Amino acid sequence: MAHEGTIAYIEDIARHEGERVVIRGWLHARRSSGRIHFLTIRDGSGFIQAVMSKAAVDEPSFLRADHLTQETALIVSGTVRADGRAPGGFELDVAALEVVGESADYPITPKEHGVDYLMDRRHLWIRSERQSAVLRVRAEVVSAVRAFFDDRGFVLADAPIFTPAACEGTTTLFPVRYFDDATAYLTQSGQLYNEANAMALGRVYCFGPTFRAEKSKTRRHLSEFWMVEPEVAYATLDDIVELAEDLVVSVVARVLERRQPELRRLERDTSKLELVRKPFPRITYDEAVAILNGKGQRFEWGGDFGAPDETLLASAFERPVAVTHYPSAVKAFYMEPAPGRPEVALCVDVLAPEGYGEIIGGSQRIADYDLLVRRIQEHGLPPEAFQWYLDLRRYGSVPHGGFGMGIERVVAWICGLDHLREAIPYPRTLNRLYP
RNA sequence: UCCUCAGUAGCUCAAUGGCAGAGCAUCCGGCUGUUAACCGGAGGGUUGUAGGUUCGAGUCCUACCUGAGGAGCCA
Repeated sequence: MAHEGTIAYIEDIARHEGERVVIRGWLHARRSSGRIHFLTIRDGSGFIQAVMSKAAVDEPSFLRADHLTQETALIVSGTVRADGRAPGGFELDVAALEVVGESADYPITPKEHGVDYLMDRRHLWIRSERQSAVLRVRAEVVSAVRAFFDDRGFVLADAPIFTPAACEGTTTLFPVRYFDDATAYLTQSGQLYNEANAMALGRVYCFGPTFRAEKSKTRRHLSEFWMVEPEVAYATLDDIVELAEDLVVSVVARVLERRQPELRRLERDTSKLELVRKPFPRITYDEAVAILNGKGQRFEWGGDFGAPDETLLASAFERPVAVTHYPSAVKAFYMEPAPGRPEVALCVDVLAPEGYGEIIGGSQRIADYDLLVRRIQEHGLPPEAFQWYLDLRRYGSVPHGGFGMGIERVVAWICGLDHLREAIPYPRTLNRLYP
């Protein structure tokens, strides 16, 4: 049974209406009705229903199709036909079918499965309609982030993964043996190196995996996650907030423009995403505390917001909200104090709507040498580890700032996921290191 | 680290302390438009582990193991 036609991908199928095409993929699902088989084929770019009627193919092919199992690799060829009954608008009338690879007892059936079961089979789960849609959105988010910075004159200057000590000192680090008798730590942020890079290159960003050994067990945490971190020389807090705003708007717009089929498959209410435009509401920490207390959430000035506080705060707005000027005491050691009000920092958190919480955290950095030394001491950090960082304040120090945006949180928000583990191909969590 | 919940067929789940069950998946048969198709039939069990209470434990008690959600911390 020879194949005729041009090799096509399902996402481009509309361009081939009426033509004879060859699709190379896998069997996603099969339904049968005596003299007609319905085969849902996936090829990585999309899903399409292939219709095989008994009259159109030879007898052995028809019988064979009735016994194809889920995820059998196959090549089908036939004619593309527009059909209002098909979810994608098109179907394929099969003329020839060839099995490339068998698949016996595929473990993920079209019925329900538990989280642990699916996570143990993550390498197969990503073949599903929903998971593959999320990963395609993720790729678009990453692409949009890179395009945003590249188009604005930012230089990609990556930070190391192996680091000699804590960047912020507070969170737990993953130690790894570094050659014979040294200990390195997996990075939890590229920021300090980013600051050095900004002094060299002006506007920079780094983008890579970061690691946190926090024993968090929630839907908002991973022990390995991807973060993009811009850093800008001569930037003030206002510049940083505006940059964060522009980035989020740009990423959401790009996904809306290019990933509608995926968002539909995820049943995402895109009207909420359409609202993500400039300007975002900006409030100070003081105002945020007042909002919380006004909503009946008793919150005392001075603490950091918990997840329920963030959700309640964000629910007061339909766009992402930028919260600035947190108490210095709950923030990192390198944040610049506000002029005339040193108990608060020139920092910003951007909270996503719909309960997704903090997606961005950033600040203006301390430019003054003496103040930075004092802060390092106050936080009990080892001064010798920060000598290179202090050099940045010894040699031509300038005001500067930046932020970090967690990619998985952004993907989870845009896709409407209820857990970060679906926003990355192979999530690493407290209890998950396989596959 | 703490709090709460859950482990029964390949999967998702039932089962007043009293015969171990259903749906799906698999296999066989039927059906010309199915969308988690449908209809009929068959096979499929060391109830997470170790003890204990009881005439009798999937069910009650103790310890442990595994997982989930949340807190703290963070993106």
